[in-house]
Amino acid sequence: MDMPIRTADEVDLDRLNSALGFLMRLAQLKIYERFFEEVGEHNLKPGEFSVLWVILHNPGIRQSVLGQRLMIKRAHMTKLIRALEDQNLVSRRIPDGDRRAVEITLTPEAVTRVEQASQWFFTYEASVGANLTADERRQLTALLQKFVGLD
Amino acid sequence: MDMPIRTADEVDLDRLNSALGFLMRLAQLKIYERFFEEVGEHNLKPGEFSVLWVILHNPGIRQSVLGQRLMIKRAHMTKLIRALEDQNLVSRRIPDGDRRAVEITLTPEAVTRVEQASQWFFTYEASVGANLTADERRQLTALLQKFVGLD
DNA sequence: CAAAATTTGTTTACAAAGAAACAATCTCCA
DNA sequence: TGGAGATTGTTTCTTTGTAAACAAATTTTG
Repeated sequence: MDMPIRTADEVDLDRLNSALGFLMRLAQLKIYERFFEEVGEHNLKPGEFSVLWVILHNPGIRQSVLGQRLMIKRAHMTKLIRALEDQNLVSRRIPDGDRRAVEITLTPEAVTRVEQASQWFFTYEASVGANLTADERRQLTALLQKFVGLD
Repeated sequence: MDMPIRTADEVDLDRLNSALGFLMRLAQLKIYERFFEEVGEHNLKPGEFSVLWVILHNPGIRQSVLGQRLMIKRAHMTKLIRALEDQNLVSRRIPDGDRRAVEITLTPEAVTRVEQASQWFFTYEASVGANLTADERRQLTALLQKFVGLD
């Protein structure tokens, strides 16, 4: 007597299917996966893009603040910024007021790159909730904003 | 003339603050972070728990199907399962029908562990949307389920 | 049926991200 | 003032996850 589960949608998740952490992880992976199918290797990865985007809109932002806002740990931020510096996309400046800190700015080159990239980034973003109605999408966005405290 | 951004909530995210991928990432990190504050090092990590939970409810499930459902890549799944096997939590069986496949079952020991762990896991899960109203929480759950195709 | 293509899992090499320890600087207050 | 404690960033080590090449078994198809 053998009746094995053959496909993913036959799997019984029991209560797990309403666990927010679980759903959120699936949702994020799904977005990320589709991103590479659709956008491909479009030179800027989503993570890099958002870092550069935030620097563009907050020139001279400090590494620590950037990390807090994007929830990137300091150790990791150091590496990201160095990688961007190596590609000549950002420049670092030690402010006079506080010589521990580092203020980040985009190079002119990066400004162009980010502005271009923002076109396909937000185009993709707009397509993300395609299996939801426009209204559901708005609701979801609003709820997530409240959830993470961005409202 | 210097007016630097000092705190994370002064940061201008522009359109990024309604990008679903971005919000989803923040949300997931926030959940994960709080998880370790509240639950601490409660021997089973969220990832391990969900794998074991799904095996509990689908005994003899195949590695590939498990991976598809939890969106874990095959290469990674191999390592996870081996780690669980080393802890004597799961056993692997090659079915007669298809000798490429591996069917996974919990050891009796693991059944107890998972049932215990499920108590604190779902207790924590229930506390996750605490800054939302009960109704908002329900909506969010439903929208996410639809989003990931679990409805 | 036999060769080609696909599926399943493993291995190896690598990338992304976090933890802990550290150094430099700054803040606060006794 | 000056020393204790906090902040900021870096380094090193480890964990977590992915990518690509592979082997074995199965399915497809000519």
